[in-house]
Amino acid sequence: MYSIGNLSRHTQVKIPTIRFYEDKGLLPRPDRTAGNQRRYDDTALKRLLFIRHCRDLGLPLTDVEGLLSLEGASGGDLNQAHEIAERQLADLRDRISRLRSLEAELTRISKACDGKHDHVCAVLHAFGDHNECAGPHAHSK
Amino acid sequence: MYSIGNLSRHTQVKIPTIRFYEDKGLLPRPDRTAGNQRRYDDTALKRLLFIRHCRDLGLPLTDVEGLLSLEGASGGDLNQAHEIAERQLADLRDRISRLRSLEAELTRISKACDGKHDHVCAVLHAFGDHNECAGPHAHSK
DNA sequence: TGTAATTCCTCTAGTGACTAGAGGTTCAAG
DNA sequence: CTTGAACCTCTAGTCACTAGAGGAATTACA
Ligand SMILES: [Zn+2]
Ligand SMILES: [Zn+2]
Ligand SMILES: [Zn+2]
Ligand SMILES: [Zn+2]
Repeated sequence: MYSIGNLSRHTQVKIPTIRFYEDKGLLPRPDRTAGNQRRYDDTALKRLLFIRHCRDLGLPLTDVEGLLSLEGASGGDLNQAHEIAERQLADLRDRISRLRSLEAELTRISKACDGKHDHVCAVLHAFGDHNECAGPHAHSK
Repeated sequence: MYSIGNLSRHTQVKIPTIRFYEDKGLLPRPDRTAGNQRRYDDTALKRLLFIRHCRDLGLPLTDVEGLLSLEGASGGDLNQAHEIAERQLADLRDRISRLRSLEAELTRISKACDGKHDHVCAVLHAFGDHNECAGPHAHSK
């Protein structure tokens, strides 16, 4: 049996986060001591490690919830796991391509100024002026 | 003079967001009509476009604020604009490299399952097990 | 001038995924 | 049995907005 602090140390998930997951229903309410403190078993440990790894992979909690509900499922239901993986991958690729075009734009902006700063700074100007940009950009995360 | 709706149309910034920027001090409080409605001039329009472009480039509002305070500055103070640009660029590159390693990992996970789903799904399993992963990952945004 | 449609006002609360802190209780070691 | 660490609940704060309620002002048209 693990106290919440021990569980935290084993999983690298911070204590308030563990309680937050419990509130959200991602972790079942654990047993308590006579003094009302939480005690976890290995099942809870595994479940929390699962959540943590999904989060590290960038999945939102709603998807983590979906995957957790698939534990013990079989047959076609398991295709939902594939869907989640592919959706996340597509999202990731989209984000990467947007971030790369932002990188190009910011590189240009960074180099724009000669550093003399007599009256103006070309970097400052470029930050405000989209006309100098190569293409559109919507950052979104 | 623009009403808030007109300003919104000219800048593609949503009305509640304009009011939010005013609350945050990024936009000065505009004049009001006798009936208490906001009226903006071209200076406000330009300032809002500046903010919007910075946001599109991914700058947090604190940096936008810093850049706005540099308008009209000269000399060494303008180096702060360069610092902001380079910090943002470094942050961007860091994010891209982390997202790319995530992409590799998710690609592997996606391909892990043969789709038979007799009893288990290898995708679902891979989501929970970091031992199969090539390296560490901390997603963070 | 009347009236109806549109736009505007303030205020509160919600998003996602936590994090920080206050004020108090329980546990474990010596 | 005492001390100090770890635990409890609850509230509020983070970032950058977004949505909605309930009401007032403006604009367009007849
Ligand atoms: Zn410069
Ligand atoms: Zn641009
Ligand atoms: Zn599968
Ligand atoms: Zn992993």
